[in-house]
Amino acid sequence: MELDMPFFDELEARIPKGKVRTRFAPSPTGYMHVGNLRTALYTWLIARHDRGTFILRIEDTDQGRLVEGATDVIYKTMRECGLDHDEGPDVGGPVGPYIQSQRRDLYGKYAHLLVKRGAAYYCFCEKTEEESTSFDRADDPCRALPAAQAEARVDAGEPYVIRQRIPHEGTTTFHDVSFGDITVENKTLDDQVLLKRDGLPTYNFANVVDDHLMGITHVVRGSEYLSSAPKYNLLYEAFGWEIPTYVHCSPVMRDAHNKMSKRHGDPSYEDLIAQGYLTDAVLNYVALLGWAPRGELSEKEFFTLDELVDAFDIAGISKSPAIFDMDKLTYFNANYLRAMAPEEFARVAEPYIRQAVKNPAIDTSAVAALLQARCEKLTDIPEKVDFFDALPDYGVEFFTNKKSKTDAEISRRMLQAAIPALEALPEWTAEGVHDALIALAESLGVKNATLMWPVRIAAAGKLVTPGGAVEICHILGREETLRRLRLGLAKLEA
RNA sequence: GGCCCGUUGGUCAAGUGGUUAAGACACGGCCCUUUCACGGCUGUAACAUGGGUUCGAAUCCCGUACGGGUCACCA
Repeated sequence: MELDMPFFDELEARIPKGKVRTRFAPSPTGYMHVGNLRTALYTWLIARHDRGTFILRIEDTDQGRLVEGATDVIYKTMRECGLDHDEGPDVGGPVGPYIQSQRRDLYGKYAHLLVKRGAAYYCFCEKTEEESTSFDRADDPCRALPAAQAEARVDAGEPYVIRQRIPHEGTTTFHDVSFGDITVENKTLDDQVLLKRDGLPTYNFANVVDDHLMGITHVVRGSEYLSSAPKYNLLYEAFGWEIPTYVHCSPVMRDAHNKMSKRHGDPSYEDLIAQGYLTDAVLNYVALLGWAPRGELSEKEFFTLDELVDAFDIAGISKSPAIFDMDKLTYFNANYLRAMAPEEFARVAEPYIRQAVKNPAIDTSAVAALLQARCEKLTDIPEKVDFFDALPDYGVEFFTNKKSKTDAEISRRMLQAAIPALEALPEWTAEGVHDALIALAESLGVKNATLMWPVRIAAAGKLVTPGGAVEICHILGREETLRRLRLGLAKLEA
């Protein structure tokens, strides 16, 4: 088997130098879980913070796990989140292709290069599952096979894998930005498969080759890969390549013991959006799960993406796992909702209001104005505004409220007075309703709440409503308001 | 089990040998108020543990405990 040296040289020549280059390299499973999103975010932030290049690469070397439409989920999520990539399958770039299955023969060539250099060997063993667990890798007979003999068997068409030849002696040290130097004894490392029987590379091998060939300077990945990092170093050394900066991130947990996972029913990015969360809020919260700004910014917690680009530094990444707290996400979401321009909030809230309020006479932007400070997520909306469409069947006990100093009897008097006052209003504006009721309360010699409470209860039929009596009456309109107040009065007189 | 990593309130976390050990969520109380919210104020609550090193350790070292990761021709 001859090595194609010009092939390697051409690939090497394409590698961009001198700028930070990071990559997000998901395997297309059709599901963007929160931990993945966070890794993508951090990776993107490292590149953007340094005005570097961000690359999207699809790792689909496992033929058994291909999922229809999975890459679309990735593109869509990245786009929605504003994590734009400079190079990738869809936009191309100098070191493509960016889909591993399209780089297939390249890995084989590099694996054979390693064999030639003695850092890897052909292995012809076929082991059952039980055998492979008890099999002592150090005793693999193929490891000691003379090169000529092994090559002869390969040439004869015998199936094989290529394994990394790990030294039995000595130690290997690698450096991680957040975990520091980690040293392991080589004898604890196994001769991992680099090239599978089907000719495709394993994840670990494809990663090393691609990260090098794509000029990746910072490798950001989950801490589950920490223990394979020494083997990476050995590979880089065998190739004579420069080792990138490793940034391992601890997992996002669902509780103290388990990672967030699809299997446990934990929400993906898409699920969170469907649950009424805003993309910006999710990103902001996720950024802070496992990273905190240092120094003066350490008390800041609301960040736009641009602010994150400025503030993000690798040193702030935490080593320990973080538990995903839905309550805190909800808090962030509520804040983002409140910070929106009223028109923008009205726009996003409209479909949720219309889920419950079909009556076209109801002004959804007026309803939205009441809702903006009162909902934590968009999905809270429908149940809060359903009374605008249909007056709920409520009991007279609703009219009793200690704080407002009302009971059924007082409420009856209040409604008796309020109905003619509102009937007499020349114009049905919020100000008009407000002024009339305030004036009425004063002339009756009661506190505002004593009058407002029964009006609100009669108008809405609910104890808790977004907005007060004035806003609700105004939105309902004169006719509907009076109809409801008379209905309330009738209840009290019965 | 071997190897590797981690451990500050219930949760997210600041902190890099000297602090009354920040801040946020959640929870409780108070204020505001036209219900509920929003907002403001306030309270409860933490350095896993035992040894060192040091005048002085949340911070440095060693052990222990507890958690997590990994040990695939999966990523």
